[in-house]
Amino acid sequence: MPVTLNPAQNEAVNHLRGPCLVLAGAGSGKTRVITHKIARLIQSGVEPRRLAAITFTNKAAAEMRARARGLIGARAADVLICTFHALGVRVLREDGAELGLKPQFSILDSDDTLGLLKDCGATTDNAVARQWQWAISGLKSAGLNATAALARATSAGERHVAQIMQRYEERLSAYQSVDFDDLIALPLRLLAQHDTIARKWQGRFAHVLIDEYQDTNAAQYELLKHLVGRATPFTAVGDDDQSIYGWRGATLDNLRCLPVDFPQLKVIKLEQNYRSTAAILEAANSVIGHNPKLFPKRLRSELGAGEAVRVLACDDEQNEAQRAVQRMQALRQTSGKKAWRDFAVLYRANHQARVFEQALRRAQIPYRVSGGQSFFERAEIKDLCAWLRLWVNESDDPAFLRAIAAPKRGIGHQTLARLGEFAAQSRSPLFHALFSHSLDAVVTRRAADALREFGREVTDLRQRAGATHGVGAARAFLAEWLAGIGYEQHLQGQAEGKALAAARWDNVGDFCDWMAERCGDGAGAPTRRADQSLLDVAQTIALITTLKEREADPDVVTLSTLHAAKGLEWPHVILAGAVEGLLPFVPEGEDTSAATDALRVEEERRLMYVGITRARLTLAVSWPRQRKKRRQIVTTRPSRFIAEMALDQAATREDPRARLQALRAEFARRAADSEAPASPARVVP
DNA sequence: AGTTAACTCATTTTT
DNA sequence: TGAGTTAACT
Repeated sequence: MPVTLNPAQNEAVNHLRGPCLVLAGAGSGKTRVITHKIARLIQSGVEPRRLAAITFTNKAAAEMRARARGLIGARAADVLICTFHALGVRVLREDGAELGLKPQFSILDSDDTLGLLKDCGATTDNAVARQWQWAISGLKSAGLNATAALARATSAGERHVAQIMQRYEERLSAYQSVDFDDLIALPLRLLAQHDTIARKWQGRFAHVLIDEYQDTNAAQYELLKHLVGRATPFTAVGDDDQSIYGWRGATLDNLRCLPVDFPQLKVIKLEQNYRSTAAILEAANSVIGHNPKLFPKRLRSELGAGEAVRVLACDDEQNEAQRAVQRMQALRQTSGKKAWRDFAVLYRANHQARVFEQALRRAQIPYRVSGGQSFFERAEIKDLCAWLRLWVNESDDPAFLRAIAAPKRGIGHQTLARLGEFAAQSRSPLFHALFSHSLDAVVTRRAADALREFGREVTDLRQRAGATHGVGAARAFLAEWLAGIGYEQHLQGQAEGKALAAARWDNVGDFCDWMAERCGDGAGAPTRRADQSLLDVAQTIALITTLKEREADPDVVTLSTLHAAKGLEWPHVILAGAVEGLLPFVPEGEDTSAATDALRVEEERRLMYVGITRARLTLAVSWPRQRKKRRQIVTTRPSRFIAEMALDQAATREDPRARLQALRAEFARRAADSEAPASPARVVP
């Protein structure tokens, strides 16, 4: 990337006054434009605290913050750089009272809400509850609440979902809790219905920047519009060709609407790519050229032609993995550099990773599979979070139920069911019901004592947590708490094996360290976190998904889904499993109307485009001639996207050179295996 | 209450 | 193929 901005980037950075849409092709330096624009705005006299940069993920926000700091130093700390949802939390903490929401409301994650939905719909079936969850999330992201959904329902099924949604909303509000979608939907309602609040927020920001604009859903767009009002200039940065989240509500309509809703909109295209060779961009351009164009773009390279894109036709999935391994080994030999982190294997669906994992393990190549369970989704961490949530918010019944069972304290389902009934009758939270004198009438003496004991414990801990400041004190407090409730013994008693219990306990340790650090040093250092109490920290945990990387990225091959690969890049990419049915993906139960089908394929094509544009120097697209589907082996057809790459015929045909290369690689590998320092197996064509 | 045995069913995932 | 969950035991 050059030191100076190119003309298009410059134009985007310097368009300060009005609404601006930056169509940033893959690898065209979009984060650079956003950070430079922040710097430019500050230079032009805007106070840092009056700038907001909104992203979709914590990771993107963290990267943006780091880059901004690199550019403008300490002033970056005053710029609001956060996710859409974190912004929603701010709005609700400040103005949620208007909706009956106390500032200490809880944020429920999808596990919690799934349980809640099972309650509301009286089912134990996960799949059914998940469908409701999906449907309700869709309604909320479209900007509808239960009442609106009910009014709009046209079938019995839709009415049913709307009714469950109604109950669900009532429960959430009784718990003083919100779900993730509420973090958009409720602020939107606030700004849309309360003029004074809307004006307050509109006055707060002098410029709003939005990253990955193509990923916004209807509710987010509405929220954005209310946030900027008529006067606040904004910069939306995105790429219609990289819109791959339609299935979770993102809509390109938001891009189509923008020039209509904001007639003075300045549209700037970034087409200069700084990442990939011309050969790779050629393939990318030709694939995406098969989609109808919203804003036509054509990426240009400045890195020279580069190696031709390879197509590997493989016997089956095992062979595909094997050849991927051989290719990586061969490339590593010839490139002279010895970094496994230069390689990525990308695929459509998670389960495809397995074959590659096996092959890599056999070849003793280190790898990492992207995704998987995040730290904060682990049972032990969620247990502890439940306690924290309960300290913050007494009305949080889901947290109450989880905390009271972690560890187990001889309170069974019976007791909890009775307590629940009792609480429901008096319309009070479980935690309050605990202290009622009439409790003894509904549960046994023993149970009542155990419940009250739990209540005392929580009350006591909450008070002490609120008074705990500083890293050292927080750490000591957390350790004492865990010892007090006997959490380590609880883990060991779970009969999952000693090693697992130890691993879980390690996680608990990490979690405590992390919490303690966030409490600041208590010495009044001028960092933002210095004056947070443990309870302050506890409130936002649900939004945090990743712990700071423990070790700086180790030297490993990446296995990743195409979705998870967005925004990343590698020198060498292998795009695997390019067969019809998988990429483009065709779901099993085929209720295929031609129209939705076409839209689906367009999104799959964008996914292919995202995959291709992750590669910097070399790209191979592989496909197995047969694959296992369900239990039988089926012959496949190569993905239509392979033909659409419009490669040189030589690359597409089963190419003797490819075979030869595989043989050479195999030879090189064996040589490397057998003798340690054997002459550095140079492979010459 | 806790553990095993059978059974089902398979995109993509962030907050 | 395997994971994850339910149902039926002990």
